[in-house]
Amino acid sequence: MKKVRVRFAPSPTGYLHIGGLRTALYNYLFAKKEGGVYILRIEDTDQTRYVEGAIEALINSSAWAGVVHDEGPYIQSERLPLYKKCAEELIEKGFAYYCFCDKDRLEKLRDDQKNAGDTPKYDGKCRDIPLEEARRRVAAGEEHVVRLKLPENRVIKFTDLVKGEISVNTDDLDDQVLMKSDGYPTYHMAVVVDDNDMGITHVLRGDEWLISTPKHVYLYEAFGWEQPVYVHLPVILGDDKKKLSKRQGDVAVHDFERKGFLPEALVNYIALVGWSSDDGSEIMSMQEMIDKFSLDRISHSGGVFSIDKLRWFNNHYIRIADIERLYSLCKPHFVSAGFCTEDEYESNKRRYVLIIEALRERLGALSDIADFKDYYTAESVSASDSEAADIMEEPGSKAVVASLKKILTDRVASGEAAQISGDEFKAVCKQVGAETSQKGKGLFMPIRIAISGEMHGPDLASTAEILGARLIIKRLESWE
RNA sequence: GGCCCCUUGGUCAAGCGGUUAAGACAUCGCCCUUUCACGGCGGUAACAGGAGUUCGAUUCUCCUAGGGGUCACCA
Repeated sequence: MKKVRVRFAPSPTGYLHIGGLRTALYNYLFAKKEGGVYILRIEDTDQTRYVEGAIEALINSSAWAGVVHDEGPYIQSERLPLYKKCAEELIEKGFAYYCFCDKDRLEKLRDDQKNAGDTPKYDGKCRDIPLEEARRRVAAGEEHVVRLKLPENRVIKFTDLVKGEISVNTDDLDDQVLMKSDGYPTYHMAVVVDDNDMGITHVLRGDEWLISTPKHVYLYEAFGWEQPVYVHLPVILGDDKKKLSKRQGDVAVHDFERKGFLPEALVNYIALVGWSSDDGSEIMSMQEMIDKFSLDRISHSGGVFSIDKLRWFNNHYIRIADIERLYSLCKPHFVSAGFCTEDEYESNKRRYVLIIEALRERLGALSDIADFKDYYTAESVSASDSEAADIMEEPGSKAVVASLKKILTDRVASGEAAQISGDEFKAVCKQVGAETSQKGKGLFMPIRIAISGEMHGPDLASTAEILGARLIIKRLESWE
């Protein structure tokens, strides 16, 4: 059995997005599972679409997600001589031909065909120009491209590992341009030349390539090369069931990083849109996914990307994350939410660690921290809804608030520290309960609302420890 | 429009001729908890439709419908 070699081959036209990450991930998982090699190749054959810094962004996002290539990156624009040589070989063998049609003619041709209700297709004008003549014109500097010379009415078959056997008639295909007039290869030319040259054994790529695979298969035949195993991955869809795109919100991997999604959560979740393990596991580390990965469990149909489920995974990983790691990851979120400056964050480490500990069980993303800004920093509070307001109107509640305020005020007045520990606060609550004969919800709900204005929120004892007695008293006063 | 692919609950999905049709997210309810959560238990909810093949179809075949992809000197 030949050693597995796979590749992820993005074009540097922007940032790595969710769909690209999953394609990369599946390639990576498969390579690791099979003890093979995962290669990164940059398909930059369209000079007009190149985006500065895109290659670095692609690599950084992948690395963040834990998908690291073993070989490469290979850059296609640095391999032009190879494609040129291969194109000439094709022409020599009669599998391709020079075409001198200009873009205006082709455009008009397409329009006419469309208007006539036909499928746009090259009409073969240059197909039969004698090679000698064509070469003369090329030598004379005439602008040209190289086109694939597809045989007529031939059925090309190939087997896709997830879609099964696919067959397409060459009459439904076009004489695809292989080499552009600027000397760069098109995707179709570059993929097969490179996949062959790099010894790629399995091609795992997006669904959108399924239709053009027959052309690639034909090229392998023309060159006399052994074709790889094809695996076309189902698309990732947005909520509207359309292909996931910018329109539906963030799709760049970097956006998820910025919002406070942990890489292990994103990777774990994304692996499950389009693939499932045979034992039904959902929470999996990268290593577990590698161990369980198999191509025959890839879905046939597209899947909707569910931000809710991603948040659930993320919450799981936030809960089990090391606190030091969270402390450092949460910094930008506290700062941008207006909790503190960077310096304050560093010098009040204990305070922020306490907040993180209290919040980690309810965060779907680290950026949710912003939702708790008022909870932890407001000077005064008021009932967040009518239900809370009603509870505060009850006599029992008023007694609880009064008692709590007195105990806390006395405590501060007697010279005790305004700092109050969670255990001390619990003791205070117990005392309030004894003085007012309230217990359970009747005791804690008024306290909770009086302190935060809300009926739901983080644990009270830790909240009190974070706020301190003075701020609590201040908030209690806002109910008078 | 031509060609190709896809179709199990709201979502991800298991299932690969005979099952009470898994599980997860979401949702609802109960229990636990002197608060909020966590957690535990349970509920609602699906084989797109129609013909076949078969003793028997979610599973195999065909048709219809719906969805997606693709028809560039873009990948």
